[in-house]
Amino acid sequence: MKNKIQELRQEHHVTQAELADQLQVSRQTIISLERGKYNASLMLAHRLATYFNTTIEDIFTFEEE
Amino acid sequence: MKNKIQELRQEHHVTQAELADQLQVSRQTIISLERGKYNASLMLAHRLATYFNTTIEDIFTFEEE
DNA sequence: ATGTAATGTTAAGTACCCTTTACATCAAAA
DNA sequence: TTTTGATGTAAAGGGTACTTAACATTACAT
Repeated sequence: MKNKIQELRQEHHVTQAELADQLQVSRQTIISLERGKYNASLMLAHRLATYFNTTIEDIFTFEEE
Repeated sequence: MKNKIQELRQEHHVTQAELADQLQVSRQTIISLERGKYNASLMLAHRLATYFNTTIEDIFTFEEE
């Protein structure tokens, strides 16, 4: 599973720390998601979609395992 | 977080065991999701959406904590 | 050259997703 | 009444999402 978090974050001109604050998660969580260390929970995926004003399906691509 | 899994499953006329097989999870997982014991992972949410031919946002409602 | 902001790594701990196994309940069919 | 299918509960274990903390790297400003 891949995601566009870094891309979307940079388009929105926010730092990892700012995004983490907005989503109420740790900065480490944002780093790990952007670097593909693990997948977001459904709840966090939803908060990301809301923050970036898009859909979960747009942020995440589920193709490969 | 709520979900429409049971509702969608019944509309599709499949048992919990059949749905579990189709999604490659245990029957226990389907039961727990339907009964609200915990939330699906993002990957499972995606498989559910694909199976029911809809979107993650349609199956899950994120309103309340 | 030094300081600062942004990003990154590693590690240890907690909570939750999902599994397997075993058993209980209920309705409908035999 | 007994059997069967569908649904449910409980518990123990593995893997993963997320946390906090401490420290490293890079780039840019002073």
